[in-house]
Amino acid sequence: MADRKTVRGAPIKTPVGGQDGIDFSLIELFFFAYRDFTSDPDEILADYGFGRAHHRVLHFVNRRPGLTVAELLDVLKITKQSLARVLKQLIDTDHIVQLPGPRDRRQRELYPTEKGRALALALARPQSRRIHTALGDSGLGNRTSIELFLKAMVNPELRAQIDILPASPTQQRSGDDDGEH
Amino acid sequence: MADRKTVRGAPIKTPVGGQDGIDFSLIELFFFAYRDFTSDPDEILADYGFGRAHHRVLHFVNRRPGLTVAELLDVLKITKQSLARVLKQLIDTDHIVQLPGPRDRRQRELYPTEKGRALALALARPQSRRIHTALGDSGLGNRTSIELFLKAMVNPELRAQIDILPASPTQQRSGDDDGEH
DNA sequence: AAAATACGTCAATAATGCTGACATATTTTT
DNA sequence: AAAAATATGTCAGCATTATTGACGTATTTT
Repeated sequence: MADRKTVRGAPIKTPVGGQDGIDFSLIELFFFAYRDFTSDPDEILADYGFGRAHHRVLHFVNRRPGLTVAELLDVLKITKQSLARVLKQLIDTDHIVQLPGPRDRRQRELYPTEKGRALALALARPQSRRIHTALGDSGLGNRTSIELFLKAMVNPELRAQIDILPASPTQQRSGDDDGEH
Repeated sequence: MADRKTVRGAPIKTPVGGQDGIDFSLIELFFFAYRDFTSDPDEILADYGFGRAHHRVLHFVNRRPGLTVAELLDVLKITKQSLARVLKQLIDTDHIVQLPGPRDRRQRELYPTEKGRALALALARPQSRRIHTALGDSGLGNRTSIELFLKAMVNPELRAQIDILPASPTQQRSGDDDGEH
């Protein structure tokens, strides 16, 4: 027997780096960045007894008022049972209202209330600030490059869906007017 | 009556955009990008009966072989109870081994095995490819801008932690001896 | 010897996802 | 008009990943 159990358990002591042509550095930066990116709204949501799932629903209902349940499921890529709980809570707490579809009355069009709009804005504010501060700090300046990059990160099939969404605040800010830095 | 219940449930039909100075577009692009970014390894992990939590542990153990349980908890920002299960599975399946700390024998230094190293590389490969394809497609070219941006997205307190990690693939670092030997 | 530390583990709970099954209202097809 | 398909809601059960609290054990520090 050259080996009993194929050299079971031999510890490797060298760190992985770029030797293998794999960019571990950016991979983990993306992980850290996303984690902190979501931490701001998470804190606010906790005050309402809501979670990240509520945020996503609230976000897309505010982005595309009047979307149907089926459309929302398609965007979020979750099942209707998963959506049911969070949507019900958002409706019960008067953040979202349902209206029967005008053409097809089986459908439920989802709209934010003023309360829902306000919460969506409150949740998005720190995220937007974080992004734009990071753009400034990193010297990327305007949002164009990042928009292209992030869009390129998305699976091609999904990009169409994204393009449906309302226009970007393209460059209504030339010099980052929120004077945060 | 000006309002019975503060205009309860009045549906808002206008989409949120940049009017409020908030960049909803980039916020949701970040969401979509991260979702697809994690979907590649998720598929591979499913074959092993593993989840995203296993991936993260495997990643950091490969990045910093010999880190202790406490250090891993600190990086991941989870509790030891959360870690326990996934770590146990990774050890039982011979992806990770534990060695008693040389100075302090209470500590467990975590190392990847060859198997664990191979899996970490397999998981990272599609992610690295996605990132670099996106960099090319978006015209950002080299990874420098994105690295700066993502690092700027991370909470300042955490950036120190990140800098400990091994070098990036493009330029091997000059100084920064991995003095741990 | 006592206290603190590093780690493991048991138990209970929560948030978010899943599948399957079935009900109800409405629209489309036959 | 009857049957089939569709959009949604809901019940029931389950998995994963996280949480907190409590306790045990080995080891180091005081």
